[in-house]
Amino acid sequence: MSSKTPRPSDDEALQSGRRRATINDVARLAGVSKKTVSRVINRSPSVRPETREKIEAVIARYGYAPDPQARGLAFRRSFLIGLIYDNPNPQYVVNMQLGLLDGMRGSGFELVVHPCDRGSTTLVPDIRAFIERQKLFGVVLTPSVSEDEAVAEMLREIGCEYVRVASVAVDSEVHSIVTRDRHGGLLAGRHLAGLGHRRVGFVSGPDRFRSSHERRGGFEEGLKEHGVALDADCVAEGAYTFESGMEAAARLMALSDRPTAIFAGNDEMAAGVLHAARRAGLSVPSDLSVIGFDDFQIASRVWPPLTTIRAPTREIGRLAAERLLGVTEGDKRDPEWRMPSLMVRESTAAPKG
Amino acid sequence: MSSKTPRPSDDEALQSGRRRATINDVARLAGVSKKTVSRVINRSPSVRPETREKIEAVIARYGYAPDPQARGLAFRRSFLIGLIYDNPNPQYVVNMQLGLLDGMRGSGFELVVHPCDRGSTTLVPDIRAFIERQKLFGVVLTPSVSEDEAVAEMLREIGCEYVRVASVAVDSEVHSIVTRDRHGGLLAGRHLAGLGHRRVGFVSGPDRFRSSHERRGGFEEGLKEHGVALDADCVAEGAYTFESGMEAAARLMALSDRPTAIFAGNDEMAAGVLHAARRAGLSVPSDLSVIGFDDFQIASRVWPPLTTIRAPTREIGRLAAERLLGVTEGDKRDPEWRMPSLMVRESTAAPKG
DNA sequence: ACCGGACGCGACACCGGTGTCAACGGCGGC
DNA sequence: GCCGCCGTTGACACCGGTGTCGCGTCCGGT
Repeated sequence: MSSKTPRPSDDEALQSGRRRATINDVARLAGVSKKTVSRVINRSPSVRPETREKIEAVIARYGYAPDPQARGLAFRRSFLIGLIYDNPNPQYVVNMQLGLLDGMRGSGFELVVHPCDRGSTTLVPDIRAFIERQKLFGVVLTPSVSEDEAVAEMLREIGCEYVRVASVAVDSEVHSIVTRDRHGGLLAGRHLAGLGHRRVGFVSGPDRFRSSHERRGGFEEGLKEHGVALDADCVAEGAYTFESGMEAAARLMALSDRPTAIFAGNDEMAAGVLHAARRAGLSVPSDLSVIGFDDFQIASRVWPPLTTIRAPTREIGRLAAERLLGVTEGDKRDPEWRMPSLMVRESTAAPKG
Repeated sequence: MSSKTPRPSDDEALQSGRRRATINDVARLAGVSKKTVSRVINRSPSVRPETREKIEAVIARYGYAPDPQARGLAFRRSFLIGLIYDNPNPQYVVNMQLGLLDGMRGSGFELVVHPCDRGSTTLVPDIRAFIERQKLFGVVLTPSVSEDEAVAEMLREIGCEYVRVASVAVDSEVHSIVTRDRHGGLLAGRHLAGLGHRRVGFVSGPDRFRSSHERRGGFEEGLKEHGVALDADCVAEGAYTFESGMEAAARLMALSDRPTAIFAGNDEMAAGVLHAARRAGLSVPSDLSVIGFDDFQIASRVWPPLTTIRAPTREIGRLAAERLLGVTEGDKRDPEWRMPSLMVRESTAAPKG
């Protein structure tokens, strides 16, 4: 009964739900100090069971929920998680957000989004300001910012928890979720070589993306299982965009001995390959097989529906959030990983003749 | 000099940037009380210019930024804006987010995302909990939650600022940004009728979406300008999804006197129409013209590239955020609006014969 | 010269929580 | 029976800002 008694009207408001309960209300109604209520909220072990139950009853009765702002002020951190991304693909972003929210559900945390431009000279200070201003609890980084060491170093320096989503394990000092892009590439290689393709092309993502190399490396592995090699002149670099996929495919198609199948680094570029093939008068899959990567909506919207590698983005997002919130037990440092899988549709077939 | 003097080590930390400046630091260094610093931060007019400048100099010198948590605690509201949406289209969501962030840039506010399910029985309490927990400054609603009166009423009841993004002005008691979907429909109607189509089809969005009716209404208007009417049996309802577009188109194509052109309520459904046409052995645009709505990426990825109506989603988002933050002057109640525009690509042409 | 009011500013309480530390009662060890 | 320790609890300061109110000063009006 330590807190000053509020006017009766205040209590009425509380009863009727017109006013949200505060820790003082709970303390008064439970006949304890607010510090003890705080202990219950924070699961402190040094509270007698009867006391705890009494307080929990009041909390349930009045639907009390602690104010994250006040708690954050005292804790010197907020109950917000940031998603820092520079991947321009809307579906990737949305799937990742949904996954993160899956992993955060019921935790009382909220998700704050922060797109950024990795080319910007103020990238690091911008992100830093974003984090410090709202005193974020932690952040999730997705490719390609997740591959930026300057950003990672700054995060370590300011002591901000972070999880990196990457195509390959980054380092062991940090939480990371890896998508095993290499395995996806392998599935693509196996699939095409398995269909009988001997001369195949690869439309790569930008050189600076780890995923480009992983996908290519896996692809070559998959081909090799069937004794097929990826010729250097059958590789064209794109930028993970539709247009760049079109241009890269045009280059491959102009080859004197053109490939009978093309693996594009993502679905966007694969859609570009389809357009280029059409403009070149080739029909897919009879003249050219095409396979993509991601299995975003676009893959099933184009014609013919794309055979592609599905990456479990949403699930990855969930894992990332759980990691950050420490929901999962055990050594938090081990990178977690998820396998992509092959989705066979109508854009791949055995080569003619 | 009212604040207690901190240990010298603290000041060193401040100097070197290892410690963020607080309002007390600024007050001490400027030789004023923290209340006066607070006045400067909040642009209170009752501060003498010299005092203001002195304080602003210290703020600039130490890069002081007020803590949103503490400010929020005192103000009883946070510096967060919520985006509440149920539109499952990733591109819409991302464009809207980008637009909102455009409008929030430099304001010190952050964006918290909250997807929801309008079919859920706990929709209203869920949203309410979301807002009250973080004491959101305000929220932006997009279709179709923006059309939900129960949600709007709850927002009014708890006194939460909100902006509704809608296809038509909702009411005058609230900020709203309207997209003028009707005008988009009109452009589509004009375009098809102008090309010479006399028998046209419409694949509608779900009946419960305002936009479905607006787009159809505008479409009929545009047709009528050229003396063309939309036959009732040439209208098929879809669900704004790819699959539903395919099914609806199949129904229209089965008509004895099938339409020579189809306007689909959005690009997703238009892509479905393209697939249905292909499965039916019709080629676009020579046998069938198709026009979509949104101009999302998919429109230029499909074959043939879709003629469509571009909705300025990102700009709409920017306006919504500016509205919410009160950046724009004048009577905040007038609905703001933006016009869609016609993007002509390769999926429409004059009918044969 | 005197009064009233506007202006500029600071002391102090408060927002709703948490950290620190000390007080209290019960217990086992001597 | 006394001491010290542990388990449990509360008083109080504090996190970093804002609201309220009152004080001193400067001004014009009479």
